[in-house]
Amino acid sequence: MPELPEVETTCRGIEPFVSGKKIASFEIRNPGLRWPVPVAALQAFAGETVRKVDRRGKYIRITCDPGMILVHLGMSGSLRVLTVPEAPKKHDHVDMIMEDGAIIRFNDPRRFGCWLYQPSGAGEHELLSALGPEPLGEDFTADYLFARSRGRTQSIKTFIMDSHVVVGVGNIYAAEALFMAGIHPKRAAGKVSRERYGLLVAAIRKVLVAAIRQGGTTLRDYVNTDGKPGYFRQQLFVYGRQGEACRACSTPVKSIQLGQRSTFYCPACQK
DNA sequence: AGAGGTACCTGGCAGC
DNA sequence: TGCTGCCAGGTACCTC
Repeated sequence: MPELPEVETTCRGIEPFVSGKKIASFEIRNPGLRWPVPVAALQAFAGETVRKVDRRGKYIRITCDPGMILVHLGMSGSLRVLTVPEAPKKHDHVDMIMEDGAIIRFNDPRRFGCWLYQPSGAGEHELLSALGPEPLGEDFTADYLFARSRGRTQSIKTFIMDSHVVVGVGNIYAAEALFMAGIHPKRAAGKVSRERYGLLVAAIRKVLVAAIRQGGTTLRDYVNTDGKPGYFRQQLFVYGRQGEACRACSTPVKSIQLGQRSTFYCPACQK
């Protein structure tokens, strides 16, 4: 489900209801997420004021004085803001309840998401410290990708989806960016020229910015914090379009497996 | 070090 | 209808 645009949209959606506000309590109905939810540590945030809400890669960071709460949406997670209480539904595993009554509700059918906590002064959480640069940041450049990829035999697609190389490029937007840059997804990362990495960096930025503007891509049941879907889907060029005509040249879009993930590309436009 | 596969989990859908 | 198998937006961790 959520790729970076969805996480960014979620972050912006909860920010006004959380930032500068006090946490009242947590209601944890199912602590069995990817890692066990640290129930006691989260409950200890009761009465704390949220100083900042932002994200690093696809991890949402909720910062208070004693520490930071980290939320990952996994494949199927979402956060909704409730200003009027609502009976919890299936897979509504965690509620963060604010003192003014707003509820940040975490729903995650597949439970690949997580709620974690990192105390202040303990340094950066180890899940964050090894992450690559932000794709929309100034460290993400053609020179960086070119240098980082030399000698690498893995496909360019799995390379750009590796969060240690660059964060936030998931399966949908990897396919779209490679199409936009005209690069075949199976091409070895170490054999892509500096010039083509320039095209790829621009394409990744462009597709992510456009998707953020549209509120993300909804394939099945993804909803933003207001419960509405994202609208980027109409603009996909290759993802999920196998057999359909390429929007640029009408050649049928192909689908292959790469690193256990479906990949879509135009055999004419991408070399 | 790098590459590839495995694991976590539920739900939706196609095919029978 | 109901069963079975396959697929799904992520990523840490394991082995080779």
